[in-house]
Amino acid sequence: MDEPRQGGGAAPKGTVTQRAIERIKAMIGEGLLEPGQRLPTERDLAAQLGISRSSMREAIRALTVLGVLEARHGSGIYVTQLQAGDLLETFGVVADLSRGPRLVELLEVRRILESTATALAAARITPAQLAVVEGHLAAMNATEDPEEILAHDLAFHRAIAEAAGNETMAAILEGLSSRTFRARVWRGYREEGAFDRTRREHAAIHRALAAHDPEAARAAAAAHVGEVEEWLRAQVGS
Amino acid sequence: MDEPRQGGGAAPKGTVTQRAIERIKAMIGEGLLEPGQRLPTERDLAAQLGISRSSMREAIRALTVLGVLEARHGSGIYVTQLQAGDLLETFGVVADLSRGPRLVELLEVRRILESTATALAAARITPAQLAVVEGHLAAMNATEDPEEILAHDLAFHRAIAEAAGNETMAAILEGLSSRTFRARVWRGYREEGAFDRTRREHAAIHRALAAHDPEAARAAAAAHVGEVEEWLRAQVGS
DNA sequence: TTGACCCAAGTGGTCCGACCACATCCATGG
DNA sequence: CCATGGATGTGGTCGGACCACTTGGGTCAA
Repeated sequence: MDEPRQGGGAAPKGTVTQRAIERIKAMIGEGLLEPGQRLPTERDLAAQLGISRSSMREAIRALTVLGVLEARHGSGIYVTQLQAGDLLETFGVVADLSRGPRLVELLEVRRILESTATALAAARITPAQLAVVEGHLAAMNATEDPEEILAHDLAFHRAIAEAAGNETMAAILEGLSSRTFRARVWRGYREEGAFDRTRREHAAIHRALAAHDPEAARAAAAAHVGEVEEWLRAQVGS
Repeated sequence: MDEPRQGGGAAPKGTVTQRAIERIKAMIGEGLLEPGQRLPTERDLAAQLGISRSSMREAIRALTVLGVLEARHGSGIYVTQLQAGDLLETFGVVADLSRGPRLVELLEVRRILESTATALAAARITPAQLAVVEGHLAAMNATEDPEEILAHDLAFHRAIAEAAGNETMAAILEGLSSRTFRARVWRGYREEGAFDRTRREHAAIHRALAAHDPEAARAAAAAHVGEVEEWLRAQVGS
């Protein structure tokens, strides 16, 4: 045994960068680092853990893309609010990089969550929130620009998910419906005249929300997502 | 030579590292990089994008923690299989870092997915898969070691999720039930004698699976997760 | 011939030092 | 009192050096 580390007891596993990542995550997990709090400088952190600034920077960059930390040029490094949106942003990457069968599976997950979220929204939605939903619905029907339609479509579902009262679920659904993901589906989808059907489905969802009818809302949402799901399933088969 | 950017038209947005990350993600998204394929060396990649090796390393590290790339010391950098498990590993971080109300929301999402997954499993499960589930159930009841119980509990639900036939959902559920997450819940939970109840709930789930009764399975799973959910909700309130 | 062994080249991992770009704070001066 | 400008500190980028590990081919003995 050449005892490469002094008696501290910490086993030297993996790369130093990986260890640094775990250390910082642990600090946050144990409450030593509060959301929004500012961390020591890269140089100080590196010195504290006995590693080089380069390695520490890689660790910080990794935690940055995970939505745990936020680096502000010239100011410092801060812990994010650790909101659902911060951490689940990476969920969009999954959707962007998924192909074939995996895409269908992803859509199946979305169908399950979206239908439940819509049902919850039907029970809880306030008049103000309903007005927002109606706004996006109207805007979506008032234009022919695909880009704009997509944006309002996304916002439409986002507003419903928020009305369900579960921020985490809303964030996951947003990631599942990332721009690229939706754009890919829309391409070549409108050609089959499914454009009007989408419009009708959205109207059905809105009707159920206005009537505060959870069961109808669940069915309408499930049908809406299921429609795309079936089409995609057929595409994958060919 | 000044010539900040030649006419290519690409706007220099954000940090060079961030751009490198996007570039590599785009290459994979467009199919230029296949799963399992080996990338050029860090030095070559850096040269291709006209950035330093340090910056390129940060980009690679970021994509590594996201489960998109895999670096093998002395061998090279490879694209992962991009399986659901690879990409959704980061989901565990969310569970580990969530606190209070967010934890309840997370558990609510799990309840929705787990109940649906269990229902699907009841309809599709094969005798062989059922045997695996029973194995973990028996092992769980045969020991008193919390560590071992937790492992088999996790495997129990994992096996059910796999039987549902949706790898993506199984991966998400696994992330939602990350080690730390479950351990935190168990601590101080057994004290209220809820230990036997968990055993009974698991038995109910198994019964529904064996009977191929989706509705019963859904109810049993929802009740199982909901039990923990309610307890946690009460804890947060205090 | 065949097999085990060893070494050299290539690759990721780590460290260092320098400089740049930007944000912030404070002394200065109106 | 407020606006201004510079000094300071911070993250961002760069280049080079060396270390640790893998890989493959060549050597040498059986």
